[in-house]
Amino acid sequence: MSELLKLENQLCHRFYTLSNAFTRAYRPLLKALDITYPQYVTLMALWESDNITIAELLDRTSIDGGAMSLILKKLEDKTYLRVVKDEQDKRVKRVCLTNTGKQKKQVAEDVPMQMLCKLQGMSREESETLKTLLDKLSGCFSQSPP
Amino acid sequence: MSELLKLENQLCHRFYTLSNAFTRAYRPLLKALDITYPQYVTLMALWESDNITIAELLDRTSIDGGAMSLILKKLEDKTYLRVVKDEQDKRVKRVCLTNTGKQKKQVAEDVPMQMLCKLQGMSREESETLKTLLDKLSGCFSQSPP
DNA sequence: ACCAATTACTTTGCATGCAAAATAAAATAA
DNA sequence: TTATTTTATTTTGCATGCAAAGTAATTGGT
Repeated sequence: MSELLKLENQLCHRFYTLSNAFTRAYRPLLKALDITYPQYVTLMALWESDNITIAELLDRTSIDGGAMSLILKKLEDKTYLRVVKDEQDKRVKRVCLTNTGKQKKQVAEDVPMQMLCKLQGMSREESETLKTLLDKLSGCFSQSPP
Repeated sequence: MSELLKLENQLCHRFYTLSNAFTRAYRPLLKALDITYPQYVTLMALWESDNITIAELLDRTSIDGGAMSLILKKLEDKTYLRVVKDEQDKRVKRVCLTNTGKQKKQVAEDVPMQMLCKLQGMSREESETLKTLLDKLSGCFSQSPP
């Protein structure tokens, strides 16, 4: 049995498992906001910089374009944001938080700390090392897309 | 602006991004096998130990039960495996690789190395450190599921 | 100015991930 | 033994992720 094919030796499977675990762990925390994890990511991007292009939003969140179309519709239905056509370039659409959407940020402020509580056992140091290695790994992918 | 809410400070977003990046990176490598990434994970588990229960398969792969039902149907349609009822306990079903499925392992042997090539830039040491930290993080989740 | 690329988004079709409900069969309790 | 509970799997409904096709508007080249 080649070691390389064993599931326990796969880096990818750890990411698969952990990414799903994060999504599940966020669900109860995001219930108060009535949003899903990708919607949360979208709002985080907007709370940082509002009134941005959909293309910018895609770039910052790494969410799929097709998925983003639906996500924006849902967040618009919840009146958290509005999508408006750009006057200069009519191909472009801009995403703007509503007052409701801006206010939700107050509620969201608590979410990161709640998540950190779930991750007791990881020291801040380990967490930083992990982030550094993850960013390095990301670099590998962005250098060889095909 | 609270630092904790910034997207770049989120561990979760890195996992979200990287997990998707892995899935995309595997797609071309798995094309020769005509399978998706979750189907690949399922087969890896079976190549390690065949003729196991669906429950065991779920446990080892961490794939969702509902999704696994569909995955097994598709892999059965491709004649890579068969799902048979257990005689002792009729609730249980066992998954068995066909000869075709067993032979596909030869083709799959090349996949891990091809993926490693895409990850040039990560030293083996960094990779091991990363795995260790990821496993520790997994432990955090398994200790506080609710 | 005119037509061919390019750009910004949306839509479509397929494959999960997830929670919850539904089934069927075995194990337990009364 | 019969009724209740637990276990193993499937089904259902909703929300993405992804590739590819489709639209509309802008740019570029000639």
